[in-house]
Amino acid sequence: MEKARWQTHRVTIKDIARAANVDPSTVTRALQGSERVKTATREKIASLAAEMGYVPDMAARTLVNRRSGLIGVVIPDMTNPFFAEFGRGIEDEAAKHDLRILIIDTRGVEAAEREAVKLFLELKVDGVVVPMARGPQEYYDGLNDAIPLVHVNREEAKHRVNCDTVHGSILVMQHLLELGHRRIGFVRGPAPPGREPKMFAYRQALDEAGIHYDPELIFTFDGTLESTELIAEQVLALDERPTAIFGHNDVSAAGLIHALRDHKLSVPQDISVAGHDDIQLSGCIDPPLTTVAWPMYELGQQSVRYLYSLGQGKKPRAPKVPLPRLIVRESTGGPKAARKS
Amino acid sequence: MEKARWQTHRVTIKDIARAANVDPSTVTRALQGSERVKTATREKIASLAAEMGYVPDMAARTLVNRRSGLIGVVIPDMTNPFFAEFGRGIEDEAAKHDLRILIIDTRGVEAAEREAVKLFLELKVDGVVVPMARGPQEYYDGLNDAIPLVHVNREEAKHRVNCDTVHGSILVMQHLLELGHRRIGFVRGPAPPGREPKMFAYRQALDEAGIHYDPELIFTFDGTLESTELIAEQVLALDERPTAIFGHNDVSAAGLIHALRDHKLSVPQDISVAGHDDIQLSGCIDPPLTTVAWPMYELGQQSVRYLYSLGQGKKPRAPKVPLPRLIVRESTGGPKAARKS
DNA sequence: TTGTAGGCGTTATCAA
DNA sequence: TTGATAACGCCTACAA
Repeated sequence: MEKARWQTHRVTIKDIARAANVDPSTVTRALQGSERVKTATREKIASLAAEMGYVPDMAARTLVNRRSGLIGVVIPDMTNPFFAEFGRGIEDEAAKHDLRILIIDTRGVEAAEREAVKLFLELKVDGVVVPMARGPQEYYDGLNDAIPLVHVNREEAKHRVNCDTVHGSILVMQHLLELGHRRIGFVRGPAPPGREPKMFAYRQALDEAGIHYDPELIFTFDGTLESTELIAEQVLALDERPTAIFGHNDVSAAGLIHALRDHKLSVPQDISVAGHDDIQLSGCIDPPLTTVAWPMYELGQQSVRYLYSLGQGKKPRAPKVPLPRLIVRESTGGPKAARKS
Repeated sequence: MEKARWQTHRVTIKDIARAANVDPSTVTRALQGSERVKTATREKIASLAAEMGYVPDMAARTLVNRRSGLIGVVIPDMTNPFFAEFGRGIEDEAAKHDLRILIIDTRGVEAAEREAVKLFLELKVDGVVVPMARGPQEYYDGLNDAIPLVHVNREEAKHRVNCDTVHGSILVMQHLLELGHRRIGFVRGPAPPGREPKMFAYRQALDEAGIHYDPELIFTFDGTLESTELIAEQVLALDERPTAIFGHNDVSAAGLIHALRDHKLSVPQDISVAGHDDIQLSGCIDPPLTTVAWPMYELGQQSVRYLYSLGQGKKPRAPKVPLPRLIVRESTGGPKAARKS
């Protein structure tokens, strides 16, 4: 078996300096495009660097510059399509400031979230974005300005870019209430207890409509489709079934619809189901999903913009981002009883 | 506006050394858990480090160690659910070797792919995984062993972990042919020309079945759902429509099914649609999608394992991974004509 | 316009 | 068991 070999000695500015017959510091300046280098020298060095396959050593640079030019993004579940536009917003804004993006996926594991932040800290990134953080706020407070860190959607965070979750959820609830539903179920997601704005909105909407809160109508989605089947069974087992369900997100809603169908309930005829997130496939499932769309692109943009200001030593106020929008499609309709009457 | 401040001076081993009244080198040893440090000293230093909030400086470490303990993953589209299990496989295997994972999402942009590899190079990562690379092989060959780099699914790559794409696609085609389809459409994805194993399989299967290849039946998915609507229109406009379509992936298949329905064609009664990838929602859309599942977890695992061997100076052979599996659900059925007869 | 020198934080080696 | 030292690759004064 042939032995593979990695380049033992990477080309450094010293090598280039030797080849160009100048001092390493001149190479540095030349590579930075400094005016204080004779054009001829600069060009010579540039072509030499390219020829020799010079790759700057970020470690060395970061060490001396005390910054890396990197932004770390801690994503709870990168495959959640919800984050697609968010990523684009981050990238686009980062590009404007010559920052590069690194992503760590925590799969929703709280310990992994801390590990991620820790790694970014060690990497001396210029800033960290943590959307939908799972970890306790105390942990982040404990970081104590060790690094510019902005949360996305965390009311209690010092530095944050927020979208009005409650508003979006209220829109869904109002929609369902206006359709005539009185018995509405709610699917909780894997959020830290005490931090459930959707749940808060759910209860508030019920309150305002004068509807009694019934714990029987609260279900839990754990991120897997299996759990939506469980939810369907729980719904079926109820003496008095809900006529509508507000799902934690579109994946859970899609799973639930599918599971309900397996049990011969049709959506929205027998039961309405609304989701949250407006993922790419929301409009493709059958029936197309009523849901809430967030301005994810803007959230991404604003996060980096905020981070950048922080890095500049400013302390910007929490920026305003557009409100969530209700997207009414076909998975919601009037309740059976209401239609009958 | 209050001025935000970042810690000017991070705690270093020198600070700890001073506090513990020892030499920095002793701190290093202690922190490494070396046996060559008195237990008392070690413990004292450990608690001091924790107390003082010491965060190691990766830049300095990487500089002297000449390695970072990082693995870079270049993902073409992180929100493609296709990569969910892949990521898990990578993580799990990386954890075994004490490697940490960094992800860059290229959004399918070839230039971004190179930038990503470049950044990882600069970061001195221990290895790079590039699944479904878009860039030309010459680029990667040009890297010339600058770093351990393994491709996922790229036949022509020197270091690769492959899943038999052709096999999987043949399974779909055989399935459709066995159902009696003779006029089968194919949806191309955004792959570099000349590197289209699915297309290859499509044509080969047709050949073997003695069916003439008709360029009219080739459509193109560009990653957006809009393009699936276009495809539907193109299908509709055909004099002789296909009775089945093999879609590039599940997203395109789901979009296509939805679009066909908007045009009053039902699936699979009027036209069968098969996908590829078996994403989380494949079973939830209506009708549940016939598709191909890849052993993504294993692919992720094997990539890192391969990378690790490379790093050890070995040159492992391309590892064997399980074959793709055909998942028959309800989006495919016999052709209308066949059923009539 | 270019060179010299010192240091960024950490570690490995050698000496004590 | 611990300390001193040099080095990793790069950059920024400052000097020439």
